[in-house]
Amino acid sequence: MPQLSSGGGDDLGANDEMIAFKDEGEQEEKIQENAFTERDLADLKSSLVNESEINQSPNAAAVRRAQQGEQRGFAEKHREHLDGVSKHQDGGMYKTPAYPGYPFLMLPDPYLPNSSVSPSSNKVSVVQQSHGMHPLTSLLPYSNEHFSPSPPHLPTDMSQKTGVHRHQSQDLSGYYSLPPGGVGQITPSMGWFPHSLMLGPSGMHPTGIPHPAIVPPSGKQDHEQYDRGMKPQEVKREKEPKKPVIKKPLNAFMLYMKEMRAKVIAECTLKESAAINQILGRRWHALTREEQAKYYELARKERQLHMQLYPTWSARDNYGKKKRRKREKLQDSNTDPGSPKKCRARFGLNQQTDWCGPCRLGFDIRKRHLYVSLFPG
DNA sequence: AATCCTTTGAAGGGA
DNA sequence: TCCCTTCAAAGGATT
Repeated sequence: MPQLSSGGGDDLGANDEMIAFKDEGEQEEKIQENAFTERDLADLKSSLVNESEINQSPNAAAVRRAQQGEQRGFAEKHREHLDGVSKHQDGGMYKTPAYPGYPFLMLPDPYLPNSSVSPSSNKVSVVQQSHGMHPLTSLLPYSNEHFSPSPPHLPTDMSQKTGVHRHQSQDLSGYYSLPPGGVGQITPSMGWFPHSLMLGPSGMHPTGIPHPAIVPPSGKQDHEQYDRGMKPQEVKREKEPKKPVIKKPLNAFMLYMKEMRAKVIAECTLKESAAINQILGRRWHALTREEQAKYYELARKERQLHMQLYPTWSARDNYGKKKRRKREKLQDSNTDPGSPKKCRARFGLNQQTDWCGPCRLGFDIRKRHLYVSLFPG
């Protein structure tokens, strides 16, 4: 198992080793020698996912604790910070030239055959932006159709018919101070902004403003009906639409996930979203304050916009929308998993489908745990 | 077909 | 105020 060999010739002789993601700092931890042999697998499963804090060297652990100490209060501090920032530069984040061309560049045409704006292609084919670009550039396909003026690829009357773009833009410009012609720059990024709603008539705000936060209860089906070429009125006649659902605005981490998912998928052989999300969670913690701040700020603006558009909406409104089975997990997490050898054989972590070489991460599909170079090769 | 899994953050409600 | 629960996205796996 080549990915298990220690890097840099520093053979620690460890059975398991936490390897830093390439975008993580040098503070990334290393697991102590023979750590695995001293712990039961169940403990390891959870601890490894938790950044292997227990296994760090004392110095690394101290650094990590300090960082976490900072992070713990960061949410609150950051909120204060952002409030302060916004007082000074309300909307300034989007005015700054730090993201040249944002958001009008890289707009895929959803109506072209090769457009990346499609339910499937969007997930994987997002082109990773350069460092100089806005971190949420990849999210633009979700947003600009709604907030930019009439898309150049569309006939003018089409834009007018939908009444989406211009109206929305005008509406939004009152909420955020916008640079001239920069309507899209306050683009919310899309949690409650699924592009599947672009064609949906149900995304209609009570004010008459269509908005993607309003999701048909069975949005997938509706979308498929449109794909079959049915006119919205026919759809409406065939199936009386239920009360549309206004989705929650995405928080900072959700925005980060939305942007980075494609990158992680491209780098890893892992496919399960649960595993990807674990990796993204680790990377999120590895971000600097400044990097996270961009997402917190965007999330704040999303909430602000959401609140403006749906003042009576409550997160409680969507409670119960997802029917959950009674959870039974973690029942066997404390049971003896056996030796590493047995465990590896049991879970077959060498299989290509659940082992990521570049990240040196294994994903136990059955247990749905993320492993980090657990076993010797 | 519906739900689970997994992550973090926001929000709501009860104690 | 604190704690707990739910939802937001994603898509393969599971029920």
